[in-house]
This record gives sequence, structure tokens and C-alpha cells, in this order.
Amino acid sequence: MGHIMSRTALYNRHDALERALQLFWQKGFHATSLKDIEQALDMRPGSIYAAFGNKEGLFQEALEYYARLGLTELERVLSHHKTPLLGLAAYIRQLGGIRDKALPSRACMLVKSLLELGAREQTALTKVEMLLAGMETRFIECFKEAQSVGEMDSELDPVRLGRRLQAEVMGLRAFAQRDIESSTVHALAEDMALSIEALRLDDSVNV
Amino acid sequence: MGHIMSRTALYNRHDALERALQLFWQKGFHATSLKDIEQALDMRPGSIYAAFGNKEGLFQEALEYYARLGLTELERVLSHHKTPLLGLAAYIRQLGGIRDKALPSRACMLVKSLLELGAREQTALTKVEMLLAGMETRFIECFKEAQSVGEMDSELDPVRLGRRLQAEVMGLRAFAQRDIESSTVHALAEDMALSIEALRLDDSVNV
DNA sequence: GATAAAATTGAGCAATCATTCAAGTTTTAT
DNA sequence: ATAAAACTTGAATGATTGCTCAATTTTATC
Repeated sequence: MGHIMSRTALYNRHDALERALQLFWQKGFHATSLKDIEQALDMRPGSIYAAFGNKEGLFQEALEYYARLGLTELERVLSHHKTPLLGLAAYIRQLGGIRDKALPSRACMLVKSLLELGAREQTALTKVEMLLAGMETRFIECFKEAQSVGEMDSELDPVRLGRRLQAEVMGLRAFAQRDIESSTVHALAEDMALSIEALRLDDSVNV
Repeated sequence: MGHIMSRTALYNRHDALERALQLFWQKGFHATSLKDIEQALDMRPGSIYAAFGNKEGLFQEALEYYARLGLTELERVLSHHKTPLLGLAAYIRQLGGIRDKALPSRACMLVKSLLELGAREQTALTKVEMLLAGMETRFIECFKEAQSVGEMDSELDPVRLGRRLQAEVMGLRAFAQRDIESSTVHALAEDMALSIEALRLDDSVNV
């Protein structure tokens, strides 16, 4: 891959990455073959290797792209709500509708990868750890902000709450991967959202 | 595989299954090759195929064995506590120590498989769904029992609570798969255990 | 329109995959 | 002791794996 790229080349690269993400998210790293990738990207092996190095390199770029989309979505939901806790609750509630959308998988691709990858894919696994840590950090920031605006008891530990929220999201999405009714996932997300909202101080109820 | 088996053959089969479980739990279905299995079981391909049919058959038996161990462990913890909710809380707390044990993986093998397997492994995937449903059912029974012994508000929904607990366990164990300190997992499990105990009615506090 | 650089092609590579089966060995039954 | 049955062996199978690279086409620059 050279340093100079035409606009169409950049577009094609982004488009290829998106298609690769769909594949990897659905089938996982090991079950996705280069044949699958060639077909999905409509590219021949040489082009793929010139553009992304190797299968693991393409996977890592797909992971980064996925995580960026996820963080962007979180920010979008947060920005549409008045307070951090209400934003987080809305985020969880929205996840309750995950079975209704036509996604490659209901489970989080980072979690899928965390559970699937081994020592042979160390660099990709390290990237997964980094991206999950980034999401955790953002959750923690939300709880800290909730404290600073007086929405939440300052005695509570934002770090523990952030990690718990991440674990709940992981669990909700893993659970949603089961062959169950959409309403069941909605109910589960609702219960989790209520737990977040229960952290709100009485003073902040009418804010 | 014939219908008649000697005692030693039965022992060998169980021993082989245990070794296969270790492998599959650690590396997952796709990343485990038959070479790996031959080495771990100290068996040649023919014997493996005679005893278990094929790779997927062996995997399915490993899944069943794993689920049985998990259910047995849950029953053990429950039986050592006076009430259902205290038992469930203890179960979660105990999961907090999962990083301290030398296990093939911290994540639940059923969840790993649920996220990894695709349509090409339909029968194994169906088995995973069944085993997860069994665990869910047992959780739900605990909450129902908590209601019947007056430990928990009878207005609450045991089904939703059971599913939530399963999602929390899934999340806790996926989270524990991250490269984090053991104390972090302990704290997370403690928070989850406290949530279970918070369901207890005041009348039952001193039971 | 000529020239150089960049990007793409696809046949082909060695390695590994899950699986089979004829032959040999051990165990069981009589 | 003997025959039958059960079990194990390991070389070999065809398919698939991730990947390479010389040849070709496309793109950019003058």
C-alpha cells in the first residue's frame, strides 16, 4: 500500500473494511476464510494483502472500525439526554432492541473476539483489550460526570459502576445471541436500565 | 463404538472427554485441530472417530459434560446456604475468584460456543441453546423458591430475575476474560452479589 | 501520447484441515 | 485353546487453509 491514494481508492478501502467487518462480526476470525473475504470484498488475494497486510491485519482494522462505530453510537445517545445517568439508561434500553435490527450478530464483536482469540493472534487480542478498556473508560467518565453534576451520590465508586455497566452490556448482548424472543431482551434491558436510574438522587429526579 | 464396554474402556472414555473439554474450553471449536486432540487424548484418529463419531460429536459431548459440572457446582453452593437468594449471592461471589483458579478459560464455555458457532455447526449450537436454557431454568426455580419461603417479594417476576442473573453471570465471566486484576473481578462479583441480596425482604434478614 | 509508478490479477504454493479404512492388536466369550 | 468381536493403528485421502509473486492493467505526470 503506497502513501498516495486516490479518492476512489480511499472509498474502496473504506467500503472493503465495512464488508470485512460484516463478515468477521458474523462468523468470527477463525470461521472466516480468505475465500469468504475475497468474495465479500470482490478482491483478489494479492489486492487484499497489498491493502491490509494479512488476514489478522484486516481483522484488526475491522475491530478498530467496529469500536469507533460503537463509541460514536454511545456518544450520540448520551448527547440526546439531559444527564449522564439518563443517557446510560437510554443506551441500555436501546440495546434491548438489538434483536429487531438485522445485524451480523447480536453479540459485541469485541467480546466475541476476546473469547475466541488465543495466543496465536496476540496482536489482535491486545487490540481487543485496548478497545474494551476505552469503552470502560467512557462509562466511568459518565458516572464521574453524574457525580459532578449532582445526579449521583458522591460516595459511590464510578470505576466499579463503570465496570459493572460494561459487564452488564456484555451479558445483555451475549444473552441476546440466544435464540429467544425480542420481548425477552427488551425486558432484560429494561431491568438493567432501571438499575442505572435507581442510582439517581431524589434531588435530580425532576432535572 | 459397540454397546459393550469394559470398565477400563469406560474410564478411558471419560478421561478422554475430560481432556477434550480442557482443549475445547481453552481454544474454542474452530481453533482446536484434530492434531491437538490426538495429542491431548493420546489417541489416534481412528480411535477418536470410533469413540465419538467426529470432531463435532466430541465437542457436543464435551459441552454436555461441562454443563453438568456447572450445574453440579451451582447445586453444591446452593446446598451450603440457608436460603435461595443467599445461595445465589454466594454463587456469584464465588465466581469473583475465577481469575485465581487455573482454568482453561475464565469465560463460560457455553457462551464462548454460543458466540463462536455458526450455521455449519447447527447441531452443536442447538445443544448449547438447550444447556443454557437449562441453567436459566434453574436460576428461575431459585427465585420462585425464594418467593415461596417468603424471602423475596411475591410481586417480583422470577423469570425476569432468572434471566437477568444469567446475563450477569455471562457478563461477569466475559469481563473476567479481560486482562485485568483479580481484585477487579472480585469487586464486580461483590457488587452483583449485593444486588441479589438486596432483593431479600426485611423479614428474612435474620433467617 | 509516452513514461513511470501504483494497483490488481489469479494461478499456484506448502501446510494443514477433518476424515477414512485396511491391516494389525487386544480383549472377550466359549 | 480358539474363534469372534472389539478396538487401535497410522498412512493416505481430497479439500481447504493463508499466502506469494511474476505478469498485467490502471492511474498519474509531464
